[in-house]
Amino acid sequence: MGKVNTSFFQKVYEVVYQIPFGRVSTYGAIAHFLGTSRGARMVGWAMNASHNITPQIPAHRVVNRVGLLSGKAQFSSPNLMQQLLENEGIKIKDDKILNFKQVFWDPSNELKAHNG
DNA sequence: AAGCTGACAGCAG
DNA sequence: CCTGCTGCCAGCT
Repeated sequence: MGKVNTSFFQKVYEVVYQIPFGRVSTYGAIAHFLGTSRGARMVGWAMNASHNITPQIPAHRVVNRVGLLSGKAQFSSPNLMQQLLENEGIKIKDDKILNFKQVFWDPSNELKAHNG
């Protein structure tokens, strides 16, 4: 209970919310975009608390640097994350995105001086 | 107040 | 290529 969204958390949610359909980003890429290159863990921590904020953000579009669905266990169902991603045309094998380089969406490259 | 935890990432061996 | 250690910062106990 209490404060569920800090300035940093809100920043993370803003970026994650901008991830387009059929694309994914990484904790490190988001952290780097926010200016905290080593704050990847904080992005993951923000994701952990994302279920407390509205509107619900596409947390399933955030994976680790190798395209592994490291946060799948935190979803309502252990296969929900993969299900959502596959529903967006993303191919997954053994909890890892196959066409990761193709669907990777880097906020530092897409939102550079173009954030509303 | 002090220590532990965590949906990560980079470097060394 | 894989395994292990370290850094990072906010939240929780």
